[in-house]
Amino acid sequence: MNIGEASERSGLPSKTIRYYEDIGLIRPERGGNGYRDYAAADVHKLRFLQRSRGLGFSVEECRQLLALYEDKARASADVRDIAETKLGEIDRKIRELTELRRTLEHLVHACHGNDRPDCPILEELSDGR
Amino acid sequence: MNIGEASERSGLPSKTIRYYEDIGLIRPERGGNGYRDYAAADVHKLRFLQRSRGLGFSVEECRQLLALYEDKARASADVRDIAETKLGEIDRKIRELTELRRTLEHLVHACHGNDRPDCPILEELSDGR
DNA sequence: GCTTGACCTTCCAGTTGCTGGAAGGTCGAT
DNA sequence: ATCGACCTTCCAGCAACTGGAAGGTCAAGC
Repeated sequence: MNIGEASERSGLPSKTIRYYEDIGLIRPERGGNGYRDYAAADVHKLRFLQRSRGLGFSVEECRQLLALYEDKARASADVRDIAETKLGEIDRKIRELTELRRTLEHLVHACHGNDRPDCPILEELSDGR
Repeated sequence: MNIGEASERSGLPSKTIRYYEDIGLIRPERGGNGYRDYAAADVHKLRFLQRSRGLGFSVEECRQLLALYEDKARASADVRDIAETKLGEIDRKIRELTELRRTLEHLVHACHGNDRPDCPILEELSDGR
């Protein structure tokens, strides 16, 4: 199948699919006309990539996961390690964002939001606390 | 003062300070030797940038905030609008990450993590639910 | 058989916000 | 004079695409 259909079936834009080929994540066949020709297994991989990217794995992590996925002799502990590391990162990100949210909300509440020029938000950004 | 001291005082790496000049956020004087010469007001702006970037504002948003900060006739409502929009974005990001966390944790718990080849994480990534 | 339009190809450039490094100038102290 | 720490510019690269230009291909309709 052509890239357009592979795109529809995998949920990835054609541009992204070509990019994934550029960086060596997939290698579709080519037809006599030079068009890429995707097999069902390719689409499967693309969906795999689409999901794991959506779960926040980096492209390099996806490459590892894909290799493990294709390696019949792999240990499931390897996969779990990657996922657990990612989990820690996500936790950290959530903590940081929550802290950020608190600060910003405090500022928004302190700001009367009228048309006078004094503004606690700018004062805080300017002075620090 | 030279860029090194401005860097120390603002908490921004010299590279970043030069970059901010490149994109027109600050314009320090130049000494006879070609060295950048930062006034106290410049450092003040750099600290402002350091803080607002740390609060998750994009460089373009920082540019707006800086303009508002320097505009004596601005309305504090303008600033509040920017901060409130940002707050909504942060909320959305936190929700997404929390959802992601739940999914990943579920997968990690389902994975026994031994050296047998079957792995629920890869199965899920591969099949979807 | 010719045109039209949708598809496909490659390649180059841009995005965001820096960061690293090379090659070279300057400064202050010894 | 020379050393090391600073400063300068410029060029390249990171992630992970995205957009666009220029051109080839294909199937349908007239």
